[in-house]
Amino acid sequence: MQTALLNKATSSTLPLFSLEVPPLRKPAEPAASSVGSVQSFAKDEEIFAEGNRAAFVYKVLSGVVRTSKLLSDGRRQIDAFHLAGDIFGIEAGEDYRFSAESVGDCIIVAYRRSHLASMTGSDAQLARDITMGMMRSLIRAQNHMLLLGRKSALEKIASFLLDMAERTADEDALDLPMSRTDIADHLGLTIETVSRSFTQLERQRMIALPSARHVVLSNRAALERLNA
Amino acid sequence: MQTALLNKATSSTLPLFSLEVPPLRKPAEPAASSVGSVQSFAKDEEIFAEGNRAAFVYKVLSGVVRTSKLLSDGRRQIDAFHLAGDIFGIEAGEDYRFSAESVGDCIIVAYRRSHLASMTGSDAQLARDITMGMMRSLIRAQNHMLLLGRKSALEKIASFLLDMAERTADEDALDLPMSRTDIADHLGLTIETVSRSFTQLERQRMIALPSARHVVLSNRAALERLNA
DNA sequence: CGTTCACTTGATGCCAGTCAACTCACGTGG
DNA sequence: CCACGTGAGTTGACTGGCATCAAGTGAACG
Repeated sequence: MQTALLNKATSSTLPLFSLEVPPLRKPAEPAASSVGSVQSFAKDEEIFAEGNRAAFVYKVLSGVVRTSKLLSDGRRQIDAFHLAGDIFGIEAGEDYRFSAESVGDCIIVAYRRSHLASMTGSDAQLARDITMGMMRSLIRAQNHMLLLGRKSALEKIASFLLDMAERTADEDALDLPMSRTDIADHLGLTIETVSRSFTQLERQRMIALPSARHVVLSNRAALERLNA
Repeated sequence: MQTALLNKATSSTLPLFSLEVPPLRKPAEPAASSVGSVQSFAKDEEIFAEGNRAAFVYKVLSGVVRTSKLLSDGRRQIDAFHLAGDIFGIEAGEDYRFSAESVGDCIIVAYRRSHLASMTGSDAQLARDITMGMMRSLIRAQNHMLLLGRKSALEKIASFLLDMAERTADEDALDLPMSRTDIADHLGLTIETVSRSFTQLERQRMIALPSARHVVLSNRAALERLNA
């Protein structure tokens, strides 16, 4: 892991409880406010672990981060994948309630949480960004609970692909940065079922799989029908 | 549904990003700041529907509220049950992304969201309460995703009972305010599986069921072992 | 005293998990 | 350059947990 410093970068301006959620993707501009520590991680490095003291709030600059929880018998649930621009590591208590790891190489900014407690004036912008980040996390969590609790394997994969496509530049083709294992743990499935579902969608001409990690959405309408 | 007005009530004081989450249960003191509209609902009344304009943020004064989402084929997922003191209906966008109904008779306060946009000074307290409410929702959502994605039926019921017990006055006996259907939709199960799991826990002497809605946790250690 | 609704219990089936073998891409060293 | 090892992904056979379908129980209420 490498570290650097980042000062006084910019951010879009959002009212605290604005009615409109901004575009929210693509603008992966550096950071929000004064003094964030920029760090880079290689594949599968730990950013923080469940139970660690939650001293920082993070923002992804590039790459992908997964946050996950473990059951004592090793079963894992990935809460979310965080792409460029996403904020993660927001905690109410003093410890992290999940762990975070890089999925591939990635660069992130860390904001010391103690700085947030006394924010006013220009720094308030960061607080607003973080509030928005929290709201987005909550929205994603609520949608994800519906997926986990009530969708079939095929529906889960379809939702996941549509979601990932929406969050990346190209709407109809995407490179999955994460492994089948990560996808399985995100969707509450096993890697075998993930694999079988991909194959099935391919056979039904809804997607094409030029390689395992490259997906083309060849029939978006059909996928959206699966999505509910 | 009945409505009344509530002015200038009090609330506990919390720093915006304090390290400590306060007791958070039991103190179901009226409300937070100036002008909330107090409303009462009978069993199974709609408080708001998915897609409604999100004009208010709500706080439960007494009773229980469920928030849920529907798939087009009718499958339902209950995001959460909200007990006295809980805040619900926080939205980033302009519409509610889930619907809310009373589980039994209940009383709630509604805060007009437009008032929150321009809050300063004394009103800032309400914003902090709402931020805390959002953080708690997020924590609950993250825990619930692990439950939905990775726990067995028996583990789900055990977790649910321990969670409900923790949130109510008596730690070892509880009256469930919601139906088996509601529990099933919360845990991603069917009512039959919920019922069978209750019976199985009873046969294994972990709980006693003097009646369907009254549960005694007779072997809390065993339940916690199931919880992971 | 019968109807109703919530809940329980039983029989059966299916979707996804488990266990296991196989393919393929990639990297490493002889 | 090729043999070999390794790890990710795929596929197949089988199993099992939970859903589905269906019937039964019991408390509340008119």
